[in-house]
Amino acid sequence: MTCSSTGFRALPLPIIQLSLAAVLKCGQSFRWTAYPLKLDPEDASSPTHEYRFCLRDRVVCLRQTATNILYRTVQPDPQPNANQQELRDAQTLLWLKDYFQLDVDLALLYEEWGSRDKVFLSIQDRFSGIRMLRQDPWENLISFICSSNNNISRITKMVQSLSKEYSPPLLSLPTPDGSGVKDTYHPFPPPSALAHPDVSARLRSLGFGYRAEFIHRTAKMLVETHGDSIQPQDSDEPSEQWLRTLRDISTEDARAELLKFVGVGRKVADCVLLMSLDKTDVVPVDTHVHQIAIKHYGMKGSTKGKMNMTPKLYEELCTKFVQVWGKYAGWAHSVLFTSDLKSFALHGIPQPNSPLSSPVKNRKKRSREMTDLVRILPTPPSTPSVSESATATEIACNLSPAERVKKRIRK
DNA sequence: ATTCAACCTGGT
DNA sequence: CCAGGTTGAA
Repeated sequence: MTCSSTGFRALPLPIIQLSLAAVLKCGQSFRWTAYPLKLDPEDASSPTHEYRFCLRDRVVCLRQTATNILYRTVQPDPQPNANQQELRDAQTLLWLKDYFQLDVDLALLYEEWGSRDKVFLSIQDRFSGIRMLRQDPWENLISFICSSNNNISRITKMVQSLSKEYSPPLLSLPTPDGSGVKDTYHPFPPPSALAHPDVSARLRSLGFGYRAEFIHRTAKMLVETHGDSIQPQDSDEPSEQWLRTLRDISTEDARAELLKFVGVGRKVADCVLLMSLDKTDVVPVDTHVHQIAIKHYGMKGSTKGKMNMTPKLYEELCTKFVQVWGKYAGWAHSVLFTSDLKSFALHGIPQPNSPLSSPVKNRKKRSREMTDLVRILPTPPSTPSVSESATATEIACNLSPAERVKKRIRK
């Protein structure tokens, strides 16, 4: 069934299985654009946003209702006939099932994690539908090389900027708000485009900082090892295909291959393993995850100051999380990570409490993009007003207000 | 084998 | 000083 007026098709899917608003903006992929929609007052479950993503040959547009994913395919050439459009949508549907890994039952996993872990149990209802995307390894690798010592907002700008600079525009499309403004969409550039000699200097001038060399040298390594372009203009380059083959080898072997690239350490390698190479139990440990482990999972360390992430400690944390969450530990980690993301918090969920709540002025600053989700999400009855400076995971631990404050003191 | 400063840039 | 770190040299 297709809605003839909008061109969207419907894929039945409970919201519990996938929350686009969370998943597309929680720092897995950095190339989705979200457009706010005019809400239909007649229909309480009308989509709040449209999300768009540019693939090699098409732009995929998504919306979500309580019961469906609505999807639409746009390709460059004008006026496809009904049959062509049907074929394209069928292809897009296959892509969607693969990209969102819809054969994995997320509800079942949440159940499992909740039964194993009290901390998870306490946040799962407010952060449902967070699943791992199955991304293209090449794009994912470069994106996470950009992520080192960086924040999500700037990573997003850098990845957009990469696409705009190094791959030609695929097509332009009016934004869904009816303003008449058009956006232009670029696919992610292939390795050969970033292996070109002057890329490094150009990226520097675009504000990539020291990551510019990493990106260029990684692209160059790939192209030199596996070749740049085969005959068909339209398909993947050999190095992209080779990266995909890492899905078929062991986690350890795949990680060893990834670590050969410049700008790729353990953490970035693990992100690629988890997010695009099907290694579901890999937990990328960053300072953020480290702090969560200390505060809520009894790992040693101090919440004050900055602690070095040694390889040994990294392993200990991985082991701990796999022990707690099991075979899909990496997926569970993503839920916890998202629950503490500030950038995620502003997503149009109505504030239950008055914004005039003054007291927060002297709040000890917390590192990173975290915030007090409890303030704007429905607050559980057990945790009243103190919640105004507690993160979701803090609430989870049932700490007293005093304890929370205590644990937050730094320096 | 371990520890540690330096690294680009932008935001608090 | 910190951001979803990595590198190369003590």
